[in-house]
Amino acid sequence: MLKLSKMTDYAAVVMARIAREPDSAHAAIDLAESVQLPHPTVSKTLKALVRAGLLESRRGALGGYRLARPASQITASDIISAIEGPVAVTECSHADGDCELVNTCGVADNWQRVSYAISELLGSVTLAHLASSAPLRMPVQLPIQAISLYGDDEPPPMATAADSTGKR
Amino acid sequence: MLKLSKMTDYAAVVMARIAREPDSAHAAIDLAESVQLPHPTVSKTLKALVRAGLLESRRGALGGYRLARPASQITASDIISAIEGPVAVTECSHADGDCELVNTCGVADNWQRVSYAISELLGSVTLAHLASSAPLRMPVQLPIQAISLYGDDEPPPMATAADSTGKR
DNA sequence: TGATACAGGACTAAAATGGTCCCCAATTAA
DNA sequence: TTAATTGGGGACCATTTTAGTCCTGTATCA
Repeated sequence: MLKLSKMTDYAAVVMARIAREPDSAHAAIDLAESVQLPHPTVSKTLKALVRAGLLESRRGALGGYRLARPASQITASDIISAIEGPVAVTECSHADGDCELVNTCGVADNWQRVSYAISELLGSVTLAHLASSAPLRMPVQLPIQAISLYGDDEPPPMATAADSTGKR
Repeated sequence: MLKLSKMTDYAAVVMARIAREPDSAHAAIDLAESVQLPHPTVSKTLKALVRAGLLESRRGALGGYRLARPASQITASDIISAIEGPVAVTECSHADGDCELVNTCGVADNWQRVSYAISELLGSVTLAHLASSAPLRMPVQLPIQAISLYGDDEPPPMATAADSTGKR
């Protein structure tokens, strides 16, 4: 399924809820109410988002949560990372690859690139996009083209980006 | 993490192994040996790949597994779907969305589009790419641009020829 | 001072995952 | 025909992950 966990899903929903009313603090219980999820669960999610630096919290009466930065500067990738850790498709996709099968595996490099592409894609979707009711129309093509999946060491040949669509 | 399961990982590795020698049948036990994984586990994975139509099997002496179609016509998405079911980021990303929170959720539409974009990306990476030791150099930009995330009802402005290389 | 609201973490139940094993069916070669 | 080989289909179990609850503490404000 390549599915996000429910908690991440909740996180996105709650973040979007806050993003739609960014100027007031939102108490966990109110958020839970408005997204129709149990309070403790929402609360747990919110704490994780604070720890990740996506939300700011304030205790006490009149306290609550608000965005730590504008919704346009929070990405889907941020939200996912906050709950599930860094976006990586395979065990060896992230930095400290301690997979002892690298030699017999034979696909590690390319999976890493795919992982990177997905990560970039998710990084190009902002909370502002998610929260908006309009269909996404963001420039996803940019980061993806930018990747174009050459080795990190081997810089992309400058011409390709501009020339015709046909590529091998 | 948005991580693939280990089984999917194994599937990719084994498929790549077969793809590098597409003209002979590969017995499960030999594959297990060559990728350094336990035989029963590899075997289980292979069965799933056969069920998904990505591999063909033959029993008996001289039997084994081989690709059901050329490696260039098998995508990462195919492999993932074979093991984990359809690629979908959220519960409601796939067709029969039976999520009763759609109303309060507010992000369903856009998640679906993101999911679709990822799915297209994975669909543009073929087994031939994965198995090759060369860095990916595939035309990822095409499908992603093609998405550009308009509503499904609202057709993309121009259906670009997404078939310069083999695609299914 | 008391009510409100977040922080942190322990804890549990349920589900998914990874992995093994067994017996059966098909195919080939002797 | 028989024996050896090889996949097919499940049942099964152990472990981990996930989701969710609850409790106690601490900061803030009226």
